[in-house]
Amino acid sequence: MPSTPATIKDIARLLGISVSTVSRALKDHPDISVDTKEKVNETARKLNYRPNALALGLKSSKSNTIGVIIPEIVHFFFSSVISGIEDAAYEAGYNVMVCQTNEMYERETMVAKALLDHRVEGILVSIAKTSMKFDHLTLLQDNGIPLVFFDRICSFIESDAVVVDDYKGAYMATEHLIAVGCRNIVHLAAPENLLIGELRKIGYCRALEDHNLPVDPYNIYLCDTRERVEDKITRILARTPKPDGFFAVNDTTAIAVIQEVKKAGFRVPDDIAVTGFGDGPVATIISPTLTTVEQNGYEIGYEAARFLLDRITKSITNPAARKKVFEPQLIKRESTDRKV
Amino acid sequence: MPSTPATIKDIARLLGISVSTVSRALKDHPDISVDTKEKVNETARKLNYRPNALALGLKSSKSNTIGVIIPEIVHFFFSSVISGIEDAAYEAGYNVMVCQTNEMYERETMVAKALLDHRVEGILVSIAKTSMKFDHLTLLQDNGIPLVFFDRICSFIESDAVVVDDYKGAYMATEHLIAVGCRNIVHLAAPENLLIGELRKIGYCRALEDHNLPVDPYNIYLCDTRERVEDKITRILARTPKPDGFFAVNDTTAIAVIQEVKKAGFRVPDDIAVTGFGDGPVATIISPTLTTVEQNGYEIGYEAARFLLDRITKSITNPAARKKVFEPQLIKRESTDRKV
DNA sequence: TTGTAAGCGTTATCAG
DNA sequence: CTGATAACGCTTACAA
Repeated sequence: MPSTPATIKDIARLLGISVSTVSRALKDHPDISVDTKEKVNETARKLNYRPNALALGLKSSKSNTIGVIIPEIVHFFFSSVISGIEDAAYEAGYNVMVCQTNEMYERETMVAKALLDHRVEGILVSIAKTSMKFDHLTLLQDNGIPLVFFDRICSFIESDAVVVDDYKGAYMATEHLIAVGCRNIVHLAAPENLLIGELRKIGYCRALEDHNLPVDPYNIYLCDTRERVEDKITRILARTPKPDGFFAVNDTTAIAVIQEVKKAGFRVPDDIAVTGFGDGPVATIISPTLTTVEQNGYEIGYEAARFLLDRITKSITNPAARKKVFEPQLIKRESTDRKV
Repeated sequence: MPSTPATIKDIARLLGISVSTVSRALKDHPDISVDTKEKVNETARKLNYRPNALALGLKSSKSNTIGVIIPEIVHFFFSSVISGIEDAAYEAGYNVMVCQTNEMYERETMVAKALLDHRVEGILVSIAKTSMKFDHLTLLQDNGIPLVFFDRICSFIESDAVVVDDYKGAYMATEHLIAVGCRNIVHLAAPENLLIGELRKIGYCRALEDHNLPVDPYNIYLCDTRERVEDKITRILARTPKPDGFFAVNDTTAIAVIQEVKKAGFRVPDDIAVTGFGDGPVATIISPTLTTVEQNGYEIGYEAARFLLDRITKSITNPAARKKVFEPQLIKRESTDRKV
């Protein structure tokens, strides 16, 4: 019962043979006699021998690990993404190192370096809300580490990316509000430095324009968390004309709106209809259930990891950045279910 | 713009000095002249030098990484735990390797080995529902890797553990149901091989006994997911006497019950009161809001990581297993809010 | 103050 | 068929 893992040396010593023979036997090299192989494998099993991934990585410059940089794991979307990433990595025999930034630029730079230190073979990134500089990411690329962005992509860096069509999803959500009769639709937006925030806002604006509704900048609020909703809702509902629809940039925000709107004495969807973005499990728990855009976290994660693994294993050598855009789907539920 | 990370060799060559000098200069060794140090640090910066963690790990047998084995990341509780773990690890300068088992024993054994291969310095574990054998975990211990269990602990292995007091939480939840007038309380339980399932069941039973209510084994169902609730609820509600209270082993199940019970035409809490376990964000989104036991995922993760790091850094040499039991708190909400 | 060399665990090259 | 040996990047006696 060793308190430290066995090495090929241990096996070699025990058998009175050389480490190179052990090494070869272990990987079924044709040169080695069946007899030796059997003996080696047996003692290996007996000692619970497991190859040291650090030594392998050092030797081959391949750590067999990919990194993930993610804002916050405690969101359904992001944890779904991680699930997808893990499954893809697992299938390919890769390990995953997950790092949260907690939406902090400073922490994002730190984990990027930590991942570099560990010589991960590639990194999947969704940038923090507060990230405006990206040297830490180009640093990775300069060190030969391929990057794949997902969801929160960085437009300043040329790299693979996997996203849902945010523009289109927002357009659909807004158009649907118009279709059920909303004429004064508020958009609760994410920061503009996030491309997804920008794109969803544009989708919202375009849908209004295409339906000959005015785009009122005062109807657009930077408001992407429950706290901000609680902070601003009274002011928003006090406006004239009163809003009759909300397109929120994510489900959390949409749900906070529903709760606050109900609390304020309005009916959802009859007085005010609401759409969100993401389709997390909460969407069917809130009452009324939430109309929202499906975001396919698992698939995004899986595909992003596939992109990365393709680059790593060089099965794709084309240096041009690839982009996968998932077709969004609007899931219609009660929060917009009213007769026109 | 190198496509491969710089090494101390590169620095040494560039400066015409030896690698050992570089190594020492980089770590501010007193023997090295200020002049050399400056030169070394400058070129290190210029080359974006970062120490190779694999080489360091190999040399020192310290990977600076801890592992996490977790059933499914897409649950609020588990992702909160990971957040706590990451923060603690981050503070201590450690990296985290997260592995999901998707509740599968086979995958649990695989990731345990992968973590061993990577020579993580310790592992935090919450076992899968289907795990009945634990050789893969004792294997880790035999290799000198300290284990800390959290939430889903394994009673067959002597090791540190961090949990919430499941027995007490269940007792409180059940007693509260009794207090608001329930007399025929159903328990939706987790598998008994999970200690948490067992303990919560016992807490439920004991609360009934202490209040002179009969413990009817037919009132206990193995039912810990939404799907199972949907599958069984009709049969359960058809029993006579009709259940007037549910204590569900987790929030997801509790919420499914509320939704199904309402769908069946009963009022919650007036006809049927419901309590859950976990206090995830869904608890305040469902209507009526859910009375549930707070589970403190973040704190559990943080403390578990602290336990592990204490062992790793040998600041604790006491071999005896330590156990931290969080005091549960019952969060009373609408789903049990009725006058007696 | 700096350099040389050994070693962490493994594999590959080159000799037997 | 098997065994030395060097090398991966780094640290650390031991020399100089």
